[in-house]
Amino acid sequence: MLYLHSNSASADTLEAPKASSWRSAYDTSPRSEVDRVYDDIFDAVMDRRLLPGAKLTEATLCKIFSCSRNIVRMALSQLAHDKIVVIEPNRGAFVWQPNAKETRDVFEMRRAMECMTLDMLVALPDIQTRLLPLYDMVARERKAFECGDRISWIRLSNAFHVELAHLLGNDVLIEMLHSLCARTTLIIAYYDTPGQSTCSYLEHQDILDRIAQGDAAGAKAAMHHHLEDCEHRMNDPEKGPVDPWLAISIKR
Amino acid sequence: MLYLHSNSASADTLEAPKASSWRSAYDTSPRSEVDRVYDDIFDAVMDRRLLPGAKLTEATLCKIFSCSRNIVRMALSQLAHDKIVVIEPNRGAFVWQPNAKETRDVFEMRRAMECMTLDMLVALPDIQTRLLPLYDMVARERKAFECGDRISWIRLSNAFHVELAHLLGNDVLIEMLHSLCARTTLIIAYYDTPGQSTCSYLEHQDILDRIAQGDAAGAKAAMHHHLEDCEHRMNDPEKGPVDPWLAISIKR
DNA sequence: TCTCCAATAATTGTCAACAATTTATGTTGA
DNA sequence: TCAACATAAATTGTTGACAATTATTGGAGA
Repeated sequence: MLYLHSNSASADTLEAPKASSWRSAYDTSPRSEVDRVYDDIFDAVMDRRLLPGAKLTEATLCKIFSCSRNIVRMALSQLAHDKIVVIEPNRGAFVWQPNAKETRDVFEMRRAMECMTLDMLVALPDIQTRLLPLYDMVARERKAFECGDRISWIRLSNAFHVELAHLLGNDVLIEMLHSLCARTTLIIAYYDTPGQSTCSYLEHQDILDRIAQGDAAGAKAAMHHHLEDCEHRMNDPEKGPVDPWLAISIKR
Repeated sequence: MLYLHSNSASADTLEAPKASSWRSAYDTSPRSEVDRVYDDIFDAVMDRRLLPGAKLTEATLCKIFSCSRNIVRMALSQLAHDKIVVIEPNRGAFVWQPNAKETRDVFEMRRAMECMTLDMLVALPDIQTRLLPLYDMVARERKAFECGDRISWIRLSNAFHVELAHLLGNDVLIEMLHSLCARTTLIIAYYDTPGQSTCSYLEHQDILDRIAQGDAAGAKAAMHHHLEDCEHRMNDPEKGPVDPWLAISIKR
């Protein structure tokens, strides 16, 4: 039985934001049943409770969420639109298994867009003040890493990048980076060698420092390196996932 | 009665690509019923047969597409995910009415991302050759404009920007620009003064020339100006749509 | 022992019906 | 004449059932 519900997880002790809770705090629109299912599956994928290639059988999800198949199908089709799952007609929904090309494209866009973001950030007048919450976030990220709280660490690590976009206040950019970070998490879950996690909070801190100093070029170089490092840590996506079980057993 | 089906329109004489037909030609995945409804509504919005604020009643769409409400709801929820329509709980789906903030955000991102694209384009080795289809596209755009074929003109005008991204071969970028262009079309439909259409194909041609010459700065300046011009042509989004009927009668 | 094929089981695609909510209409009273 | 309220109509949210497709199982024949 899949363990999907995340409310009871001990991962929230550090108050790491869920991956799905990135929307504006002012968004007062009521969350529908579909949104609930969408968010829970999304979080499960981000937290790696659901791994790439996993089959998402509608009937199973109905039981988990105590709802009808229609709700599940709606949520799945939206997840497919966001490239979190892939729907194969008449075969069902599977957690996205990024291939080499997709991996390259996502990382290339992350580098391009995040460097672009940095350029816009250093141009802000009161950037130093606005950076303070980010420093706090990095501190929590470090704490999560040291505690071995992997789920909180992943969440905070992603949130860092989205939060940088938040400082610019452009909702379109925020959404784009959110989507890119989510897909990156999936890529890492599929390709990265487990255990070999570098402590990215140091690099995050470095990037913040350079922004605060108004050093656009330095910040961009650091970000570029940070992301390139992450991409290269993938074990040659051409050869498929590291963990052979991912390729064999999950997708039935 | 809404006139939605676009197959019979005379707009296709110039072979302008439909707004929804931007996907890779290699995408062989079978289009489902939901995709058909999604694409047709999408095209109707892009062609301005459906204007911002229009109520999309599920039962009406069922009759138009001869399908069940389930299909329609699925398509609408995906259109909502792409910010083409807005779903108000228990009230229904409406074609998106962009506000001033959203308009600003979309244009800001278009400027940033398209300039970024140009930077990457001039770095390509064989850019001159690859630009040829684009020149052809601009020629057709000019023809459509001179014929007064507004629908083809809008389609080709958008396709130009997406096609530039296509040259880079990054599917993530392509999708982002497609989404941004679609939203821009909606913004223009809502705010722009009709009749006051500048002949953008000249500016498109100019941008191509500068890329071909390897003049990144010049191309970016032209693109920046092109988009800023377009944004400023909006009649002060703070004051709502130009055509008062849009604000009053459509949204019931 | 292996491949091919048929029968069965499981899963997805589609639809129509019912419940909940919102919108429109008509009436009353000041 | 207008606002407030009650009633009726229209629309959306949700569910379960049936048809179509795919996956699995088991057995026959080489």
